[in-house]
Amino acid sequence: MTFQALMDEHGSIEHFKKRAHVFSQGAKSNSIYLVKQGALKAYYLDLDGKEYVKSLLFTGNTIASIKALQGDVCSFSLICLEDTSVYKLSYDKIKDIALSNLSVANSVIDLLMQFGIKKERREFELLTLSAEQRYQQLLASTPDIHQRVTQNDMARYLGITPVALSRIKHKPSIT
Amino acid sequence: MTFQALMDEHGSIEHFKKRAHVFSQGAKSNSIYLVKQGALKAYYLDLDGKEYVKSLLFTGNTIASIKALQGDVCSFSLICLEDTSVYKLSYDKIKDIALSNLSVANSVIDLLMQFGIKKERREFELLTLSAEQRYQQLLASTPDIHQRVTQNDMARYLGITPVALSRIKHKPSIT
DNA sequence: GCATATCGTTAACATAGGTTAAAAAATGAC
DNA sequence: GTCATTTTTTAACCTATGTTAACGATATGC
Repeated sequence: MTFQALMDEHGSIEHFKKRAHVFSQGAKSNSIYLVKQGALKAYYLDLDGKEYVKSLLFTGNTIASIKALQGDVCSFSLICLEDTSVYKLSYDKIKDIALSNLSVANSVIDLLMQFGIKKERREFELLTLSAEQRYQQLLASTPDIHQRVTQNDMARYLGITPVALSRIKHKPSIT
Repeated sequence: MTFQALMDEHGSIEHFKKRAHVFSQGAKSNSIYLVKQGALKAYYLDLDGKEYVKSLLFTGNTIASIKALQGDVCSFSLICLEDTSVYKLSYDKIKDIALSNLSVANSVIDLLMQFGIKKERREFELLTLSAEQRYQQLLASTPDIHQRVTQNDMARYLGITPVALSRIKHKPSIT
């Protein structure tokens, strides 16, 4: 069973307007979300109010605060960059179903593996690539990114300031 | 069932000398390892031969190349920094057991959640903290790190050069 | 449609970290 | 213990990115 099928069968659908929060840093939220349509930004705010973009999410992407799934509070906030629809399913319910349904249990394991691969790629990029290389990767993986995400959010996703991203974009290329 | 219990019951134990590789980037390896005793370094080599340290591992830590578990080749190498003993268990075997044993299936899910939390912390640190802050965090989380890992390896784990780490260490503090 | 806030660009300057190289210190092999 | 190797430190210089600020271009709210 795919995660999409699991959502179709057991999840609910929620609609959010642009700029609406799906959940907020510091709050509880034990659901897993699958983006049906739209764009979202997962971000941290530090003590000084500085923002860091953890992920940018589009149709088909899955997200949850893994710490919140385990009873802690969300370590980040999730906000819509466009009018957005998501499938929502509580982790408790998934575990319930998994207890009696091997196919669902395997789909949870599969989902977690996919999550792990994604995190590992992000870790790899942050550890080994320059900001410019990360920008190229982002463009390659999401060609319409400029149409959907502001440069501010893109820069904070790349781990640099908007000013630095503007410089990289306009850098005279030696190609 | 804890992962440790799973290893005790179904895993094997392997011993490695300091500097021995447990597995190598580009090779196949579909096992999960739990460190019984010792210290290891997981690292990437890029095309220029430059090294990046993905993780430093000690007693009780778990590691596998998640991509290799799914049939791909290892995206990194694992080498011993001390004489080391590990528990080893193939992911295929774990899945087999999980099929008929709910408790094991849940322990796999638990393990993957722990893995996710760890990756999320690392991502957070790389995205939001300065090299100096990451060094402080590392010292706090592993106080005996200097006794067990060279500054070279520590620096490459932090995402900076050994020269930069030496500077940070000896920086006149304004405390 | 106007007023306002946000966004992207540019410039000047500050700082963290990279690079290279050389010497000092520590470690390991015999 | 001595010699060779590896690790750490230090210095000089370079580059990428941060910071602040100003300005024009867009987008948004009313």
